[in-house]
Amino acid sequence: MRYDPSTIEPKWQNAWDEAKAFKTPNDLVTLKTRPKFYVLDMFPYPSGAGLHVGHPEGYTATDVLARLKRMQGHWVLHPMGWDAFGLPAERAAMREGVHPAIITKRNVDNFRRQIKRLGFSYDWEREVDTSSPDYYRWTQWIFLKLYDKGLAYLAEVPVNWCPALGTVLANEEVKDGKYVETGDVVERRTMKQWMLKIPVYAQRLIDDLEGLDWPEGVKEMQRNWIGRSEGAEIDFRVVVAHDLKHPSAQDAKFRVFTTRPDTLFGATYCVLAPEHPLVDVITAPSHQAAVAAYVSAAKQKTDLARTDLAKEKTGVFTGAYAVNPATEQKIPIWVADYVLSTYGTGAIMAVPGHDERDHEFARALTLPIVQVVKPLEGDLPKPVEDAAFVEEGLACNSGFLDALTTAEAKKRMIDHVENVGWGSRRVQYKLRDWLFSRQRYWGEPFPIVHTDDGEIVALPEDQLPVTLPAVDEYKPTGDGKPPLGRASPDWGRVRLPDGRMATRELNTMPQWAGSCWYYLRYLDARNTERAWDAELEKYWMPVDLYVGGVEHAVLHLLYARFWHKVLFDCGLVSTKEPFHKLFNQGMILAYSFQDAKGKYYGYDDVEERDGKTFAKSSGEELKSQIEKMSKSKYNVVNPDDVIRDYGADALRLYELFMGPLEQVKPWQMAGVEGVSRFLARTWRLVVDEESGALSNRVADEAAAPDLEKALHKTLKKVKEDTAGLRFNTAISQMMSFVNECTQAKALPRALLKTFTLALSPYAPHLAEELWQRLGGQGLACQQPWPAHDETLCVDDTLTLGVQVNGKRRDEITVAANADDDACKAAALASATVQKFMEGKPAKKVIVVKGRLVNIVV
RNA sequence: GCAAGCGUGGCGGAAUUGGCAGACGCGCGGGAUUUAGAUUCCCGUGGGGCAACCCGUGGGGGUUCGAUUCCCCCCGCUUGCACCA
Repeated sequence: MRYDPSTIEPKWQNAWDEAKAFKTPNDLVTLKTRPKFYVLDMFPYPSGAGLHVGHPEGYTATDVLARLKRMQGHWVLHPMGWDAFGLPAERAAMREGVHPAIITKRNVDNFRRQIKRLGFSYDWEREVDTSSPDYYRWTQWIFLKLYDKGLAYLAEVPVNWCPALGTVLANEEVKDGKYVETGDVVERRTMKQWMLKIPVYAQRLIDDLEGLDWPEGVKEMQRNWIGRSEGAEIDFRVVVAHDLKHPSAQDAKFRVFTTRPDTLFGATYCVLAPEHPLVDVITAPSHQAAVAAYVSAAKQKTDLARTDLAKEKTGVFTGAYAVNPATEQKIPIWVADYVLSTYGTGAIMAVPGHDERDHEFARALTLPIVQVVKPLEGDLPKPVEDAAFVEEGLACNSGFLDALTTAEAKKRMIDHVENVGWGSRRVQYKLRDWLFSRQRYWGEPFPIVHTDDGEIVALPEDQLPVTLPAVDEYKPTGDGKPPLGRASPDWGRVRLPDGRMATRELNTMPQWAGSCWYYLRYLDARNTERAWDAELEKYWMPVDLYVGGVEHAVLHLLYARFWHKVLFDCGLVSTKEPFHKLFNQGMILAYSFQDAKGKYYGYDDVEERDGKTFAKSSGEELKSQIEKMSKSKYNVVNPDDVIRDYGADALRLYELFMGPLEQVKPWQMAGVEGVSRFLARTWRLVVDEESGALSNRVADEAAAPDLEKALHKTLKKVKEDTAGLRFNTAISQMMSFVNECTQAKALPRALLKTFTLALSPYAPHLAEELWQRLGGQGLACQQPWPAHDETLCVDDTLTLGVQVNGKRRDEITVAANADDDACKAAALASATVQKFMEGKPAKKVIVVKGRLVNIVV
């Protein structure tokens, strides 16, 4: 009877289901008897394409750890759910003429089926679906909390409008003027939209990163995104030089933000962003036409064009001047699109001597450049006319700042600015309000109505959920309202308790909303009274380990942290931060094959000979490369196929054996075969393939000392490496152990049983089967983790390398407790060593305990 | 351009308070079992050399008795950010 995962695996999956082996209790009395461990996967968006082998990488890692922790006596919270709202389902709905809920259910069913086949120990009774009214009721409830705290508001703002998607997007979703997911171009439009005041939390979002066990890179990305900078805001008075004075230009002033107030004496001109409100006001009549043309051209450019064309700096003079408060000189005011309307005050003081962008602009438009900072020592590498000196140094040509270091000068200038009333110190963040509404159907409706007399009213909690209405089409209405505008008045029109009539908000929330708090819903997923129980929250939070892709480093993780902090301020959660430890698994890539014309071939259409790949159809040799899995490249590996051919245990094992979890690595089917062989070899330790009975090598006797030691070393390494997320080395240790067993004459039953338990987090199906065949009681996954005996993990004798002048020449075997002198003597006694010493006396002998002896002659 | 990370056999990778480079797996070679193939088991497998030996962790330099590991310079790849004043 061969190892046959296709019969073993369903058998044990059913057994686990029947025993409710992974159900986590929900009553606190029981929970409080054990320590907790909350291990969370980033839940997937259930796409129509189904799972590929990249998805289960992180899921396998968390599952192995969850199973270990359970065996070590923890209550483990290990749930799975679906980030089910989103655009692809809505688009499929349009194509197929089917409701997105039906498409979503179809996809979720497929995802669940695929995930279940891997034998993960999720507590399926806690499954959540962000698109279910039972769930989004609470998403709306949290929105009301944000609204009550004044953190959500409706405003007419410039937004990122994506014509291809027919919706607006958040700043975080746009890069280089394109939607990060699809590359569709985004343009700027002014629209009335819901915004969330995430910058209110900017400082806390930076500060609280401190205590988190997250990859340093992700923390850094968040810090950069939030983008804190310290400096000052300084007012510049406008001098109107032209005759025809705009009435309000008379005493106009504008405010600039600078991080280098120490260079104020070097500000030789100012720049306003094209969108700056003062542009119209101060422009001289003679410059009106040029400025208007420039401004409208800038406004029409997409963000992409604006950043792309930024290589050549452009701008126009307004004809107006401002007074530099430090020098009291008149300096020209320009309009240029290198100044962003969305950052700071939308206006800058330009210091071309010490800022590269200003320098570039000044050179392009021949504006004066003066030096106000000099190096701490020596001369400028290049005169300021040729290159901006952006480093810190000593102030010069700067009146009362002269000879101060940059840091001192900044401080002195800010004090001065505040004392004389030019402005004030200021901390500025790049993080801007989060654009929180979308013109889509398949998302959470806002619990908001607009009364006919123009008031915005938040619905009371007892009216939740506001469910999605039926609509005839998932398209905007003829008059440009979002799809919810198609709903019948039964849904769209509401009578308020005070008798006023109101219209429902027609925007929906972005996909991020549901994922901002799903980790909290898992705590108490079936609670119909509350989003979660406060005591359960205190028990389980924070998440001990959160595993997912690095692509969420800024978006999801920043949004979720923000919501969590709001909930914390509302007294609804007990921790400042939701995710204590974060781990990013590396992407799994795959080989793809292309012919000379660039056409891709799937795995079924190629064959390998002598390490080269050929197209089956034409026999043409193909070029192979490692790429991201993608449908268009025909290199997607489907876990269903892997399970069919090798079983779920082999798939699980290979996912982790490939290499370090955090690393990007290519899928190699031959590697799956390798781990599958390991499992079959393990099977044969226990089962006689001929008869199907227990192997006759299995004996009820004590283990040979060496084998016993190997077992305990394995228990130790598997435990430590698993807890440290070094799954690949834990597996290689088990492979070595099985290899040793394969060569042993007798295999004690107790030893095999113990090993089976160590294997069970990794290959749970095979482990259950072997555990049962070896006479184990109950389920292997519910046994306590076998403790190793530390004394059996050390060897009696050690093999030391012996070096002469740092080169390895021989090895010696010494007792484990041999002292340095004994090691030295043994090394010097070696004939080979003596040969290499060439009769010279040893100048120095270095003994490294348990490692080597180095003789220097 | 700026920042971070990485670079080890034919391939995935192992080894870090500086101490035997290449664990484990794939692939490959040889042998045993088999009518044969598949499977399985055993042996070998960084490169060069008949050998003694020599060389070897992207390249160059340095510190050290000893460097894949630490320092400096360079090359290559990956990721993030990119007019944020």
